[in-house]
Amino acid sequence: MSPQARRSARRTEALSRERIVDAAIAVLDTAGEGGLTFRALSEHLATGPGAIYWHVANKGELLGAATDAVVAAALAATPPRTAPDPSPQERIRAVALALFDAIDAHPWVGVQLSASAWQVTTTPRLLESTGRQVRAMGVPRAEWFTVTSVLVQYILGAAAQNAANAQVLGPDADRDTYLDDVARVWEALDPEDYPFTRVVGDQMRGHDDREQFLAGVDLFLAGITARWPPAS
Amino acid sequence: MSPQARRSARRTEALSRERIVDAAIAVLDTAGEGGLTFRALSEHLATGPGAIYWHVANKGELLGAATDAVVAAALAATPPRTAPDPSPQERIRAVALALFDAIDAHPWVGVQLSASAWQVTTTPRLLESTGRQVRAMGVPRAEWFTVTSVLVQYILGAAAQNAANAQVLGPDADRDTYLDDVARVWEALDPEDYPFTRVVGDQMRGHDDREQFLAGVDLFLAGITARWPPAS
DNA sequence: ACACGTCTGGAACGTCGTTCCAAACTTGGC
DNA sequence: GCCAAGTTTGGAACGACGTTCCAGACGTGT
Repeated sequence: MSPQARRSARRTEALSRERIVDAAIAVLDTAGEGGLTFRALSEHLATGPGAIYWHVANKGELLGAATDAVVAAALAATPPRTAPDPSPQERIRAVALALFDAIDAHPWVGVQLSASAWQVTTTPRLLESTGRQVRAMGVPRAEWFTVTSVLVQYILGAAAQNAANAQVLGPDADRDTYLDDVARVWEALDPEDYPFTRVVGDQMRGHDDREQFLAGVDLFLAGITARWPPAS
Repeated sequence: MSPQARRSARRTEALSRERIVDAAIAVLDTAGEGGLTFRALSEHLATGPGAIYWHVANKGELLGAATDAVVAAALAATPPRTAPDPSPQERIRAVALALFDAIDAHPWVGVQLSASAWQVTTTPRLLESTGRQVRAMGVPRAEWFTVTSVLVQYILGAAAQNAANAQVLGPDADRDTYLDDVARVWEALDPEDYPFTRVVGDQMRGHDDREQFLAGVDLFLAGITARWPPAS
């Protein structure tokens, strides 16, 4: 019996940074943001907490690595449903939706991306994916950084807030009931101080988060084309 | 000597939810997000941790109350520098800047606002302040909720990310040096994979976060007027 | 076979959020 | 003006966390 085989008998496989990050993603997805513990992760990997620290510096680095893995996977999976020769706008919508869905599936990614500083590996990925389309839309070179940054900030911020909202009600709770409760609270506000919120409360009842997110992206794109009309 | 006076001798003043929230804001501002501890707060208030729990349910509620207090103060302080009869766009810019500056001064507010779910008290404040201007801009009634939500999401998301970025470098560190370091990393990326990010790295060097944030707001407003032109 | 660097994992430390409870204080009825 | 009931206080204690430490198991070159 080879040494590897004997070791495999002790534990399914050798520890590695990649295996740890994968396990961390699994724990985060099932137990939520607060569920990621070095003890829980140890159990998941059939080892002790100390062993993990040989491959990962601390919890922050682990969270960052997990976030980067999810973002990279989301951006790499090119949606096959786009047109054969998509416009820059269509491409931006596709990137935005890919991120939205990824954050919706892994809500802890949203917190990490919007709360922590821009990471060395993740930020260039996002900037590159959206920036190329900004460039293709005819935005003058001097504005590339500003426009792209703003777009990425909206995408991450809106997706993070949606994920946070979706998380307060468990997977079992009824979304319509929840929205109705909030709308009722809004409609009961003081008419003097909250005339707008009262009226708008009813519009919240049936709304779709994904559509609203896409509407925001479209509003942004409309602003870009209004400011820098295509030469055509 | 009255009982109140004797109590005042023991501790400067009686405990109350408001005093606790104020102390929490002070601790958060000086020690940062991780510095808010029930023990540190106890010391600040010259009491024990148990006493605080009589007025506040848990740490989350305390953070929410502190966030709401800061947002309410920011929105209540009407900026005096606006024109005598400001346009809806100017009003939105003022609200957005007030929130940006508040989050810049209290970075922990950004994390709280974008990471946690919309709070019962804070969200109506924000919706009302921006929604009235959206209505005044001539957006059709059916789109009020969507447009206002998107606008608020951008404002909160962008401000939170700026605050997070500003926090990684301490108050003493040099911002230009930091930006230069990041730009250098970007410019050293693989030309095959990151052509856009490499080019755009230099634009990051001198950029101003506040201006970039305002440019995003303006882009949004441009999108709104492009989609629903004013009847004039 | 032996020694050395790599990797493991259980024990232990300090700190956190939170709970508990005895004592101090306030209040209302006599 | 006093005493019982209720309110508020704050120190001690509990369990869980992130992290460190280190004795030993493992792999590898001589």
